[in-house]
Amino acid sequence: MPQLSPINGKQSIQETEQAIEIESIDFFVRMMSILGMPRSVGEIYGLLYFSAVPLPMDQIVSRLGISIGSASQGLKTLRSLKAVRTSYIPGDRRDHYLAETEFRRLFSNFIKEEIMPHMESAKERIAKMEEALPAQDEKSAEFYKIRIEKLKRLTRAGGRLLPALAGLLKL
Amino acid sequence: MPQLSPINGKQSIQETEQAIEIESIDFFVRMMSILGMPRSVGEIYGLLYFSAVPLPMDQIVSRLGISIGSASQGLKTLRSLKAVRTSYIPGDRRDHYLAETEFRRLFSNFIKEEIMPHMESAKERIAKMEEALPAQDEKSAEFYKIRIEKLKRLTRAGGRLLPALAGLLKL
DNA sequence: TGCTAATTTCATTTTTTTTTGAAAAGTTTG
DNA sequence: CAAACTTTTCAAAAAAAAATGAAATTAGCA
Repeated sequence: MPQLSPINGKQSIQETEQAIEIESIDFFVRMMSILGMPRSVGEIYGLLYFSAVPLPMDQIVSRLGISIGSASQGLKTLRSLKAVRTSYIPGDRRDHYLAETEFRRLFSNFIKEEIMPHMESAKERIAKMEEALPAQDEKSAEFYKIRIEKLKRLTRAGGRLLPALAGLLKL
Repeated sequence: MPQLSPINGKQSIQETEQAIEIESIDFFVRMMSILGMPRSVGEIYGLLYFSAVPLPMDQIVSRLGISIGSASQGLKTLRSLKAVRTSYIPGDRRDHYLAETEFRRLFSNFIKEEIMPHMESAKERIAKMEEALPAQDEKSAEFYKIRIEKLKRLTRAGGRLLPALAGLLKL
């Protein structure tokens, strides 16, 4: 029977690292999935978050057991959110990846990149609703006007609150 | 050639209603999808949002061209978020649905029902990370401690900010 | 209570999203 | 500049999510 841990009951450093890594991946997979990101993106970030050294893509692939394609695409997504950055390791031609751990900045990037564009197109859609309203005030249009006004207030408020949100995150 | 609109160029009320309805459905389908809700949920809410009268499920089904099952499930979701409520119409045994249009309350419900439970399980996962740390402070664990502390601050801040968020929405 | 309409449930099908794997493209270095 | 290595791209496969439709359940009415 193989001796899996030291006899004194203490866990080895490797066991500690592995346990934390598993929890970290789990943690970020779930967090990212709330934000609509695919599993692989959460896995990669979760791995890098607790890595003391920058990891090259092939390490990410082998440690997570995901495909090269997934890793490449996941890293592309994370780069675009500035959730990871590359660090140059002399004498190694591979890119090495490092997790950006300032959550306030990450969150701010996410809102700017992923949410705000939707707000813009929402405004366009509301404009179309207004175009559809009859030019002269007919009393039957009153109900529609009120509801449209509500939507305008919502998008206006959202457009102001969302970009300010990260700043409210007191870490 | 059929006369589709009055000769004076004005659109009929029906045309106005239809145009707004289409935009509304489009609007809410996209909004809901940001929040991770299925298409049908957005469609139903978008239809009800601009309906002056409460609609029974079979009207929702026929107007949206979705299945009875989808409508039932979508309404269940919307009910659980308190995004719709039923209104009693005398002499009609069907439930009639009405959109809740107070976005601040809707948003607050969404955060409480859909987001906060994840925050709870996130905290549990962080606790597991701490358990995995060696009991005595080994210097190699310092890095892990710092990262775990960051996660704790994140979830703590999120747990406070998220429930307060709806209140910050100045409509 | 029994009949009928309304709604829910859920196994199956369809659609959408994500992952894979292999070929193509791009890079570095000897 | 060519060989080896690294990364990206993308068509196809796999997985996940959502919609369907029909049976089961529930509820209202006579």
